[in-house]
Amino acid sequence: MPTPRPGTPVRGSTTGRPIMAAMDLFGRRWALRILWELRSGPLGARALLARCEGLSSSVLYQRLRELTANGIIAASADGYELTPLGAALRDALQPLDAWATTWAETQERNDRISAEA
Amino acid sequence: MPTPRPGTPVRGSTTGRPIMAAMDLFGRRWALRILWELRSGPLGARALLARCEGLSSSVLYQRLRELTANGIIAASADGYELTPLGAALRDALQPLDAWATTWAETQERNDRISAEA
DNA sequence: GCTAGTGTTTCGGATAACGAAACACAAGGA
DNA sequence: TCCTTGTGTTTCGTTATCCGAAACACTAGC
Repeated sequence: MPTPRPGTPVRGSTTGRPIMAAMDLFGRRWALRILWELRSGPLGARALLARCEGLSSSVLYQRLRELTANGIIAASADGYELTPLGAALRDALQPLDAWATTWAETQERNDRISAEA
Repeated sequence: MPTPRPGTPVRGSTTGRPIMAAMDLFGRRWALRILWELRSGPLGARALLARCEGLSSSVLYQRLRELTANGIIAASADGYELTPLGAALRDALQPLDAWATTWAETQERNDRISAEA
């Protein structure tokens, strides 16, 4: 399975539309999470493994390769870190974090109502 | 594999932090894409299959169940559609679309430079 | 030359996704 | 009525992906 890149056909879309490539890339297990863990500074591979309970090293390195090939992260002396492009992505993902909070509140309320019924 | 829900432990995180649940839920194949296709109105199951080339019906229904269980989409007479919560998610994902565009431009430029070298 | 810490790859077994077929149910026409 | 055609949905064998533990390579300090 090739790494999805904008401008080339990706899994599920022959148009190569950037958002399609992005959704293929980020719709792979742990991809979003790895970005999240790198949000506030560089981390080494073993540090990433420690933070992502259940992530296997083989998948980690596959994701690191994919994200590196797409210019989102880069290896430095301190480990892997977000490139400027990756930093922009982190900012673009921030509304998702905010949404997740309201999501949690909504679901809590729904669960309570279901329990009462 | 249980559907990740905010407030409960999810794959890769025992804290149940909402963003972790969200990343587990959306880090599954086609989950983001299905939301994207529903962004501008309800679609039936077969319409979704037609738009997502390569998506199999078995996975589609699994994702539809997961998204429905989390109150993000709901079945109506016209097919599946975003709930208010899902609409908020769509808006939260909009910066990602914008980012993908700049991503594509950056990668094009990099590819051109690589080709020249 | 040992130990301990990195980064990274390998490989067998387990899990998730594909892909095609089938089932159930409506609505419309011959 | 029977047949088609369109839905939504489930099943199941095959294939791809992921897990998990182990190992390899390299560096630094003792």
